[in-house]
Amino acid sequence: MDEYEIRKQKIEKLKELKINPYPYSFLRTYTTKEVKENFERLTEKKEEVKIAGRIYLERDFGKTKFFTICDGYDKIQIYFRKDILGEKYELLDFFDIGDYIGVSGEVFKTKTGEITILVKDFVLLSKALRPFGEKYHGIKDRELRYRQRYLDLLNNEEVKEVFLKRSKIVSLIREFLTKKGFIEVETPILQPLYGGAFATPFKTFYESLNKEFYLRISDELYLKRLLIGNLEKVYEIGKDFRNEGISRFHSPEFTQIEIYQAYADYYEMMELFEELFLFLVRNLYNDDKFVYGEKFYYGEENQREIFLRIKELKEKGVGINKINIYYTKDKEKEEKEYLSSCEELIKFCQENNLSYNEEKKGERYWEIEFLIEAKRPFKRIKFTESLNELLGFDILQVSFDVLKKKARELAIDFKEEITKTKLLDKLFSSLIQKYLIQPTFVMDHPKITTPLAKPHRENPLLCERFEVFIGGIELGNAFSEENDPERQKESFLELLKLKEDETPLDEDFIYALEYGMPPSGGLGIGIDRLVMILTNQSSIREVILFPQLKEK
RNA sequence: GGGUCGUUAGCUCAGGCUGGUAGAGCACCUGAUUUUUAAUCAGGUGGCCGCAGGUUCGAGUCCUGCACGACCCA
Repeated sequence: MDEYEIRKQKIEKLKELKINPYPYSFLRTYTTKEVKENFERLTEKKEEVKIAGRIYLERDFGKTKFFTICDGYDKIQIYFRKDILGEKYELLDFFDIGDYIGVSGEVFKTKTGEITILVKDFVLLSKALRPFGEKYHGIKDRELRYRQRYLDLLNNEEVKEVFLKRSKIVSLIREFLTKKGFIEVETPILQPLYGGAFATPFKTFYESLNKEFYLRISDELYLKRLLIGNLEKVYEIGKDFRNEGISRFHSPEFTQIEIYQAYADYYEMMELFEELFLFLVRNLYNDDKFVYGEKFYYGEENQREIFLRIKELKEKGVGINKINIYYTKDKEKEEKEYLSSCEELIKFCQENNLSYNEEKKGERYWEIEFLIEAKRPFKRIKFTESLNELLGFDILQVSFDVLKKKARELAIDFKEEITKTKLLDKLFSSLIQKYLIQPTFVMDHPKITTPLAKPHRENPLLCERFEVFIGGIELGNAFSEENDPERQKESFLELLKLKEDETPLDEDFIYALEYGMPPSGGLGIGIDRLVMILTNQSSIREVILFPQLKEK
């Protein structure tokens, strides 16, 4: 008989004893954390406390038992004695790891110094039919962790920390913007036309309107309609949907914040971002800097990549804090093959004057650790100038064919039917982006790439746009927003003509612009990626509670 | 879409190169144990070795295809 059946039988027996395995509530007087924090006071007065939680560990000594129970805040040890509980003690046989239990009793310290509750009475709060994991190794299988995130949260403290931090980041953003006088708004997720970005939308059907609708790819066009309505400082945090590939950095369903401010230009949005980022870092780390690392998981290809990556970072003068080497076991017991490649890496570090650190952790991987500084002002570089410098010609002057030829010379892979915008983007990401570890604004993109931005006030071939990069990841995108209705319409039409993009023309948006939109700055930030950077996670799935996976 | 790696007990993993009765720790069950804490000690249960096909007297192991996942690339 398996564990599931055994537990089911226990429920039947409890029912026979007129004990409800799923009662309605329990009035606790303290959380586990509060008990620990108020230990002195609680023991002095011998106050009886009531706490609740899930059974994590059991240690049985015949006439006494120790359980470790865990609530949403911390864990605590509870102590049962037969001489105190009498006949009721036998009921503990029906309890299993994973069950929720409520207890009342006195707080004391065991001779090993652990804060413990001496149980005077207890009640079953909810019976679990399945065990939730393994007490030492937890659960590691990524697929299991993502599909059954609740198990991940129960077993892996660090995972819980990441999501608590995510929640904190979002509320800090709200706090920051509220203080600055921004108001939070909500705009349609289901839209009759999509726009505001280049992306393939998800389609759906709106029955009562009898029309095909799209899930938004961006909030931009609606938020700008609010600027037209004289709401001067608005922002929206919400899900956007792009029906495109899934990768370490891309989730088709992702969270974005878009912020719009009337009478501002992109310079002001840069300052806003700097201020916001510094605010987040200080509140999360009590410091202006924090650690972020590139991870290289154990495997032949990855092993070689780290050497190349370190070399190229050094060539570009990117500061490396240190190299971390993680073992799954004590070093002596670690797999020989892995150990010898670690030795190789250590030797490489010594030769290259890099400090390194060896540590036992759940997984085998290497990490290039950076110290990211939220120091203002962030570095600012120009998109075109920095590319021109590396390519040896002016990307604005040169023909598309010459650009393609150069890209091939640089061994950049692309399909023949690529658009100029996408090729430029590709050149940028493979030549420049991966070295932008410290916070950097990349400014002034070619006008053609960005129809929703105003042309640059000094060079009409460029536009007033910036993207912000941290840890080599694109976190945000901002413009001095186009508010000339005629020019806006022309930019859209030209893109359609050049087949750079197939986003349908939003006549209603142009019509709205004709009523007059104030000069404005707009800024979009990918929340998932921001959380990745601030929690040192290398995959977007690690910061999304329930990432979509294929059905099994 | 392409490449590399992975999928063995509820969980964490050995075994695989070199084919010959399916392994360990934790969890679970039985017993001992009144301050343990990854409790301990003694005994026990538990497997479609991801799925399908092939090679072979014989496949967890070798070969092919597929599914799911991870990483890299597009």
